Amino acid sequence: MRQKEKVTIYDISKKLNISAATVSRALNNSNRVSLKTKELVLKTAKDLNYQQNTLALALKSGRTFNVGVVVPYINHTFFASVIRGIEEELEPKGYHVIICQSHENVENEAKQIKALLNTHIDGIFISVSKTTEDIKHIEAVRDEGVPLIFFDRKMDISGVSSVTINDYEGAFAATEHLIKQGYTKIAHIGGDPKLQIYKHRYDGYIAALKVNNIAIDESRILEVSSTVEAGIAAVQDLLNKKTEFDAIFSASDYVALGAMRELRSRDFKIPQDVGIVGFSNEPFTKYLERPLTTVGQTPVLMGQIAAQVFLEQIKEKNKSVQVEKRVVLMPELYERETSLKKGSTH
Amino acid sequence: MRQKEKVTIYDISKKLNISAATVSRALNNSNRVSLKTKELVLKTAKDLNYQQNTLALALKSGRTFNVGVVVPYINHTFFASVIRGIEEELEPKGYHVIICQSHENVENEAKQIKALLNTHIDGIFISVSKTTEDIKHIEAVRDEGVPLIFFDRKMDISGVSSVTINDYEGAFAATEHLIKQGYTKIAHIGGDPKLQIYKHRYDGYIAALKVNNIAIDESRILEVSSTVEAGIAAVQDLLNKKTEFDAIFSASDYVALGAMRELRSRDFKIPQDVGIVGFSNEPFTKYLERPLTTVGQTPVLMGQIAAQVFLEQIKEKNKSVQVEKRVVLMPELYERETSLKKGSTH
DNA sequence: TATTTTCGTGCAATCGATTGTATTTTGTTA
DNA sequence: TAACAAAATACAATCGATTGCACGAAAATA
Repeated sequence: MRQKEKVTIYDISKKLNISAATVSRALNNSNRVSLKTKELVLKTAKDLNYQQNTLALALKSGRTFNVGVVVPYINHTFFASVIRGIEEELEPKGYHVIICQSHENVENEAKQIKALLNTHIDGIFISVSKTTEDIKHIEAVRDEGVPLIFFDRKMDISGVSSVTINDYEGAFAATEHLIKQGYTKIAHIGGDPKLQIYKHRYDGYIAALKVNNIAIDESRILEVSSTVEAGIAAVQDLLNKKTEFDAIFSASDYVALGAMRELRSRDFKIPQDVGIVGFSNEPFTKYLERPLTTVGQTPVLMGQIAAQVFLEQIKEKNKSVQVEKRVVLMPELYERETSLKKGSTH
Repeated sequence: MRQKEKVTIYDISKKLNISAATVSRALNNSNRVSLKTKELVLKTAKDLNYQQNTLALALKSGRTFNVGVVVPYINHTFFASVIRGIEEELEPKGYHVIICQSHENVENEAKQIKALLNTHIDGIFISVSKTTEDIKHIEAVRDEGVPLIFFDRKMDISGVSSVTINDYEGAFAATEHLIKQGYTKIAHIGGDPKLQIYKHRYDGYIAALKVNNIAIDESRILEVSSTVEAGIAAVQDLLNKKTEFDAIFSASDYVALGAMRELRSRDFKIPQDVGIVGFSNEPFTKYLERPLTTVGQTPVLMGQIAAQVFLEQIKEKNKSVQVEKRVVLMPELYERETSLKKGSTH
């Protein structure tokens, strides 16, 4: 295995009998180097297959052109798509995206952030884990002067920008849609309200009921984790307690899927007996035998905007002006079979 | 925003009136430093909240304790799980995993690899894209002396280790399972045979038919891309051409899902009229109304083993002994409803 | 007490690139 | 051709940590 000798600017300088400083300036197209020398250096660099040592550069300049993204799980389509959006914006500008997962665990999250800071990234994008309450590790990022951008799941910390979805409006639209379809006993299977997104979805659901003069029945409201199993259990729970309901607005597509399965296995007809709406527009929702109505969140756009916010932020950073930008995107309701009691409106 | 001043070993040395060299030795627990000084340094380091500058260290030592993983898509459960396995093995040893996606595109793949080499990673794990034929960018890794490990999708390059699944056996088992269930006209919807995995699955299918004295009918064999849409189109194609078949062994769960949907929309009964087996054990296969029989690949284990191979490799590297390790894992058939004509055997 | 080890520490070079400040070379003008 | 401005290049410090070598002091031995 021929361990390729790394070519440095010193090799070039020796070969051309000039100083390394001149080589560096030539490579950086400084106007203090003659055209002739520049051409010579560029040619030699190419001949020797010179590659700039980014470590040395980073050590000197303090910039690595790496940014970190921390998400709960990389295999959730939503997060993967946000990452895609970030990549699309930043890679053309020479940045490299380092992806980390917290596995919905604060300690992991803190560890990943520490590792990122240690690698000297130029910025961090994060969607916090469900278990994140202590925010010391997040404040540490801000305190180190590293640009930080929340997306989707944010925390209220001053001086930190965020890009989120208007979960409230999404939930409101979903619930109102069910009402318009003639459902009145609408249950809500939500998530842990410690996470703002679930709180907002809950609020949207409540608001839609109120606006439409539908009484709120606490027994129809459950809080579960975002899994298929939890959806199954939630429906069993509702049925066991003989809670009446003719529709379910779930804050998660996975839970909605579980709910559907359980209902159908008990011979409920969807959407005739029970209407169902999920949240996230996970790809599988489209492919179900009975495609699921759900709230879509434009995750790629979210990533792109988060990246743009970051780019602005590092521009401002030199001026040491602190900016805190908060972007809120509007979600979109995908009306599909599981909620169209009256038949398709398309 | 108080930009925290970075504390260096020089700050410690000044404070204690000793040289930076001694500080460095103390921090590295060298036996050339007195116990007293060591304790003093450690205490001061803690007080000042000293953090080692990994860039400087990397520049000096040539090691970054970062490894790169390149996969086609991070949101495919299979790849996400392999990454999980790698993380599990390497993070406890102080490594940080940098995740990159090629989006099934060679140029992207080459770009990501270049970026990784530029970041001075200590090793690269890769599952090549479907469009990878030119392997210059991969040979470049080996030529730089950076440990390289293929997983799942490999290429035949000397001096490169790999961890793969025995796709042949998986396909053989799947096909034989269908035969045992009484199906005889078994179609195969495979993928591009340029990718070894698809070639091997095809070979396994053929072998199982031959061993069981079933004639091979070319018209029952299709090659498509790994999407739901392709599965739908494939079944339409078979039906349009009036090809007879009573089972489908698909090299992809997504394709199998598409096939199922199309068959059911045309009122074929599964598994009575047509039996179906997929490949990969994607999570959704379990949650379908009629759970899909599929071949599971122990991806987390694959990641763990790949990581272990890497760790061995860097040990050997010092001895400049070239090792090329090839690990092949055995897949497992998950027998579920879509192929159990005779009823569950559980 | 004189001499040799041993131990602890400091000096300075190194990793590769950048950049402010000389210094040299070239070109221009009187 | 002398004098000076401008252009091109070199020198050396810097980023932060590591490490071979050298040096002095204390400890061990004769």
